[in-house]
Parts: sequence; structure tokens; C-alpha cells
Amino acid sequence: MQKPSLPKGTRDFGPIQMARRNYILDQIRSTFQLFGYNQIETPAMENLSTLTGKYGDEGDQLLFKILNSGDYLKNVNAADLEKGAAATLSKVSEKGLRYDLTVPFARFVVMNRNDLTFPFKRFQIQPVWRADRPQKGRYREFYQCDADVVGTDSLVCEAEIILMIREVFAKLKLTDYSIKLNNRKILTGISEAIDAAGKEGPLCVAIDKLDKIGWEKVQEELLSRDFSSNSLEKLEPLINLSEDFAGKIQFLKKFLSGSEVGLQGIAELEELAATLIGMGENLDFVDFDVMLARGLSYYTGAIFEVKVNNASIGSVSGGGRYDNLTGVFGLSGVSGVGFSFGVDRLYDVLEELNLFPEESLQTSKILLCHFDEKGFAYGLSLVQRFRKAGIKAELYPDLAKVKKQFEFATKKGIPFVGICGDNEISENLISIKNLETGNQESMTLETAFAKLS
RNA sequence: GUGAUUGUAGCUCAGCUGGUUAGAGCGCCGGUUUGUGGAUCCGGAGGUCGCCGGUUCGAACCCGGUCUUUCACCCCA
Repeated sequence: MQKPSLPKGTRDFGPIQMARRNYILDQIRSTFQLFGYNQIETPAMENLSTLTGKYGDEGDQLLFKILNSGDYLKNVNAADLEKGAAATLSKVSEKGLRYDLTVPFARFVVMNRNDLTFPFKRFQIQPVWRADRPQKGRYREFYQCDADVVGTDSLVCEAEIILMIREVFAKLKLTDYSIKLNNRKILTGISEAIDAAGKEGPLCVAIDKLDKIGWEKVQEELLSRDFSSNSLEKLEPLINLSEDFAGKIQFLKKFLSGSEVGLQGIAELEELAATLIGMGENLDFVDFDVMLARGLSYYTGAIFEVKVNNASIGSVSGGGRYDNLTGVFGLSGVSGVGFSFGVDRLYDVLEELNLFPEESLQTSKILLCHFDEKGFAYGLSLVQRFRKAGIKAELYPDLAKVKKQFEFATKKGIPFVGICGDNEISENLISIKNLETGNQESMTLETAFAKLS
């Protein structure tokens, strides 16, 4: 007999975890729907040609590939094997597991472009798979929870993303967090302003680590990437910039005065703020962070990242605006803005802060207990009546000692037991006992229904 | 992908420089209690020491491999 085990980086979700995860997803789903987003799903597997080349070389390595069915070696010859894994791959695998939800969404938009009404708002909550090396909070299978709107440049979308984040966090009772906001154009502007035009890629990668490794190390990294010390000097005043929203805008207008793109980024940011005000909202929780970069991805406009302040987990949500989402699939001119909640991380945060509601585990309200076959038969006749009265109820299914039945109820978190004994049967009553307080009283069924509903 | 780290009962962990039959707490099962759970006390079950191989008279302990866990890097949710 072999001991069963789980593949690296995957986990089971038991009843409690599922109840809690559904609690989070329910808040997110209802919020997305409140803002007019429609849910879609795409297959777990995609053609490898859809996935490869979209995430860079590193990303391609992290794709889970699916071996072809049947004799998957039939197209492979010795020459292929000599050329190595990369050359052989295309002959043994033509499908892979999805790596994120964005690329499948882009594929979906292109394939359905004639049936979709633009601007198209969609959300998608599905697992993705990455052949990464697992660590705490990083798994090989995890859920992503994306919302995107494509086919419009309106900054209303950005404003609504901020509102949705605030809505979800309020529903989850999270009160101490910040929505970091920046604009990719500002980063481009900065690279121009420090005489390093065109190098915003490496610049972003480096300053994205500012929180983690500090200014000293970032400087080292920038120097090793061919930034001049002159550039670093010019960059320095931005590092410790601590003004309020308006103050930062003022500073950057001056700093970026020579950069058209940079000023455009500032203008977009101001318009975003104005849009929120126009909606009767405000800039609560929003933190304009000039150093927010979000790696090297395809973002071209606003970028967001959300951090819960008193928790040990990194960002729990992020996103941004991109031009040309669908370009690689031959449909250009579709721009959009999207963001995503890290459900697994939110779970960890809520657990750490003890914010899951008591009743997230839905269980029966009452367990009918009995002493003998007569009581069992009586319970059998009652259990459906409880259910028809809308009360989650169950009958202990075996003849067993009362102690065992009560312990069963206690362990499952069932708050009441109903006792079906000779006394109750003869008077057509039921004794209801509150397991927490120990109080017990006999009553008619109607009274019991009223008490428990 | 690079470098570390972890694995002993259902859970959390002891187990000396290699030496008889591998332990504890909690949990579980049964009894104390034949219409009343959580407490006390008593009893019981449960481990091929992650797996494979090697060294040795002898391995939970040493060595090699492999899987898994955790961590840093890379990258990312």
C-alpha cells in the first residue's frame, strides 16, 4: 500500500477553507456585477501556440505543458533529441495549462470580436498554473480573479477600479490598506528627465525593488545597467518625495516639464482624480506613488497595486491600463484596463487579521438525536418537516449513544440538538437543547420552527 | 533555473557521539454514566522513522539519490 500525496505546490481545500474562500469570492463577484461586469470562463488548457511567447522566456519555462495523447513519441527522431528539449517540445506537446487569465481573455476577445459589445466588461475567476518553485503564498495552482474592460480609453474605468477595490475591501472589513497609484507615462517621462530616455524598462525593474532592497542597492543595480551617475543624481529627489497628492503633482509638473509623455501621464492622473470627485467620491486610500513600477509588463497608462498595511503579505491586488492587448492575435487597436485580486493572499490576510465571520462554515442548525429505534423513527418523521420549515436540519443516521450524538453535533458546529425520546413522542413534542448554554426545553414543533428560523 | 532547508503516531514535537521492544502531549476509540455532550479518572488502538539504495556486526541517527516542505535569489499572484 502506498501513501497518497499531492504534487508539489498544490493543496486540498477542506470544508472550512472552501467556506472562507467562497466568502471572499462572493464579495468580489457581487462587486464586479454591481459595476456591470459579466463573468466568462475559458478552458483550463489552451493551445501551446496561444500561450508561448506571451510571457517572455522565463514565462515560457513556467508553462505546464500537456503531453500529447497516444504515442507521443511517434514524431520524434534521434536528431530532434540531440537538439534538446526545446526542439523536441513542439513534437510531443501541443497544449498547455493556462498561465494567467489575461492571455486567454485576449484570445477570447479576438475570436468573439463580432459578437461582443464594446466597451466589453468581463470578469473571470479561475485557477491558473505555473511551474514555479513554490514558497509561502506562492503555489503552482492558484486562483486569479480578473476584471477588465476593453475597447475604451475612458478614465472612468480607472476610477471605477478604485471604487471596486474600496467596495470589496469594505465588504471584507479591511480598513487599513493603501491603493498605490502611478502612471507608466510618468515613468517614461522620468527616464527622459534623467537623461536615460528609452531605458524605462530596466529603470522600472530596479525601482520596483526600492521597498525591498533600498535605495543603495537600487543604485548599484542601475549603475550595472548602464545608467550614468548623473542620471542617478537627477533621480534622487524623487526617491524620498513625500508630499500629499497635490504636492507631488506640482513637483512632477516641474520635474517633467521637458517631457511630453510625462506631462500627459500627470494630466491623466489629474483627470482620474477629477473623475472620482465628479462621482461624489474622494481619494481615500489612494496613494500616488511615483516609484510604483509593477515590473516590466505591458502596461502603458495607469498602474495600481494594493497593499494591506498591517499584514505580512505583499500586494493583494494590482493592475493597470494596456494598449493593444490583442495585437499578438492580429487584432490591433483594442486597449483596456484591468486588475486582479490575489484570492489566496487575501485569504492569508483575512486569516492573519482574524476577519473571517464566525458563520462562514454553513452547517445544520439542529441535529435530531434519539435513544432507540422508536426515537429514531420519530426523528425520521420530523427531519423533513424541519427542512420544509426552512431550517437546516439533520438526523443522526445511526443508533448510537447520546454522548456520541452530542459530540458529533458539537464538532460539526451544530448549535442545537432536538431530542426524540419516549416523553416527546407520547406528547408529540420535541426537546430543544442549546449546546452552548446547555438550556433545554420541550416545545411543540411549531414553537421549535419559530425558535430556530 | 541557482543556493540552502525540512520530513519520526491523525496533529505538534522529543529521541544522547550509530546499540535491546522508537516516546510525550493533544486528538481518536472504549469504559466510568442504561434520557443528555464539553470536565475528572481508567483502559485501548495507532509508526516498514518520506521513499530507494549504500556503509556497518548493528541505522530514525552516517553517505548517495529521489520526492516533499520551508526560505533566499530570479520572477511573480
